[in-house]
Amino acid sequence: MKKEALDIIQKSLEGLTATWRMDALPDIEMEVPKNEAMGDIASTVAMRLSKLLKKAPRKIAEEIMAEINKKLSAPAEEEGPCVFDKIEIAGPGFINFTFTKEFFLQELETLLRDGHSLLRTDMGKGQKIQVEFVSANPTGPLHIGHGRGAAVGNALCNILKAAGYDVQREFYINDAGLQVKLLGRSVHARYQQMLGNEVPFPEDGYHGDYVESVARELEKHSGTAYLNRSFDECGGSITEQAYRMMLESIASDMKDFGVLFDRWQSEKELHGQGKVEQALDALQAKGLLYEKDGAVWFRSSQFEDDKDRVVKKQDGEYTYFASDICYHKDKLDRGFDAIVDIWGADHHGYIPRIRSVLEAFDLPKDRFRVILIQMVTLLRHGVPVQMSKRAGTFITLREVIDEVGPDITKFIFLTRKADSHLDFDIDVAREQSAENPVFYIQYAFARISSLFRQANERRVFNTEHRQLLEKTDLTYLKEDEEISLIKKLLHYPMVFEGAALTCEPHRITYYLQELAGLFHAYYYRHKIITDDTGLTLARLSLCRGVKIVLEEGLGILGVSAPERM
RNA sequence: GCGCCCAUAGCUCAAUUGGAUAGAGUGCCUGACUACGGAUCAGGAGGUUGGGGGUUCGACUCCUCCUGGGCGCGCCA
Repeated sequence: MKKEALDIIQKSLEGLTATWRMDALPDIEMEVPKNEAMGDIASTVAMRLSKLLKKAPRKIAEEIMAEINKKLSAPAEEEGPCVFDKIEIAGPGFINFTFTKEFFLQELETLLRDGHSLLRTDMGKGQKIQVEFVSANPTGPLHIGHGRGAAVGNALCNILKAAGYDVQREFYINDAGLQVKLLGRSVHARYQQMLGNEVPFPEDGYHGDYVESVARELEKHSGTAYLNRSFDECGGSITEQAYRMMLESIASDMKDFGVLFDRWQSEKELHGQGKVEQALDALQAKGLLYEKDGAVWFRSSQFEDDKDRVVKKQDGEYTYFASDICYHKDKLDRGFDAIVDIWGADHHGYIPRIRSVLEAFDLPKDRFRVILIQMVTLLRHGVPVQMSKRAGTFITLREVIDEVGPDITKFIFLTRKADSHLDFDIDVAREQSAENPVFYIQYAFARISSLFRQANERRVFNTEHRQLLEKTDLTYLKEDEEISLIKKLLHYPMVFEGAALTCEPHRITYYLQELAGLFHAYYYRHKIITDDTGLTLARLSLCRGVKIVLEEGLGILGVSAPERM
């Protein structure tokens, strides 16, 4: 749909570049007008050229129109139905295209024949792209904020993959720092206390119930082996075990949430392999490190950052930033063409320094992108639940999944732009009612599935996909609702392209709600399975089209498409 | 104090990267089941896009100032 209009404009512009004395063609943007009366797709190219050509946009549009008419009146090279019903200039200089019904039916047929492959693109051209997300400290269970990051990251990876990128999903484990040690201390103290040795609890220790669970596990495995022994004596082993358990629980949470990673990268391992030093050496070789006040600094202010950053402290220890330098260099060394980091919004201050690192290692600016995930406020009985990881008062992702299910949870996380606050009302999410938009979409899918069951059971139609296609005459589709529904289906590739370009999965969420809405309205107003076999087959085919797109979209979001509910 | 993000219908949020008359859901009001799944559908009310100024053919979108919120600003991780 976009392609046809784009082609004709492009060809017309080619004929005009000489008279306009232009070297190159401008980017031609196409958009779907809000109002159906303004046609099916519109180009703003005349307005955009106005500044450049110093001419009124309408005048430019008229010149383009004249050229278009010339092309269209030329004898058609290919056979087939007429594509354009009308093309007209409107408003300040829009060129509006209205397609013929025959064209829409032909496009629907293509969708039915090619199915999902038509809904994907090759924008990425096989480029390797890495998406790092969740990357939680293994010092406690995942909370709801991690869940949002996981849902967005997962959907984004699905989008990029469908857009032709070679995607790698990675979880970075911050296991090298003091936080993990603090977990070990906390578990050590709880373990002692549990067995009657009243040691004080670490000042900044983790207070969550899970620390006691870990201590109990420890006792199950090792009995009283660590009792009455100081942290200095046995802390290493305890920390290691506690860390393993946390990591396993995180991995199983992700698995049950339906989010899988290709790779888990340990920070500690990077240190162990000497890669941190190597990364710093590489910066040194570029003359980007210097010593001051007994510490080693990175000249990040030469790039995007407002000041230089310490990478090696006075005491000789590396900073966390040094690990990050190393990690991002490692990503580049692994041959990725582009890198996406998904972080909590509270880390936004780190963007300039990481950007600096990647620039220092010669990654072009536009090949790195940070998606910020804004905070989630959990509401229970309409009241925000305060959360603190240290104090141990927080709702875990596990609890939410168990309570409302992974599909709904994921979907709700994807109903907002990533970078805006999200209220997660757990009572609404639990209600399996109309208030819950997931059901609205899934219900449309289940309804269509039910139609096909009905058709197979009650009638003699063979609705097996290929046979349905062969027997169907789509020209039976004449109702306004049917044409609107077809148009909506054909919008999907544009919505998808937009989502991929901007890395915004929520666009697909909104689209699916609109599509489901049109379907429900159509279904309510028109009977699908009627006594008229030709009409029934055509309508079932349209439903099949809706089903294909719903399935594709839900799949991208990581939400299931149930045949029955 | 400096920097980043946000402010849109009563509430929660969209708005095709600067496009035409700013849209959904929910809530409220009114209607539709002898129905292929009513977990649905139709209609109504609801707005000076926080405020002022600017940029241009055109601004919710970009610039600037103000107001009000969130988050950052460590040789912590």
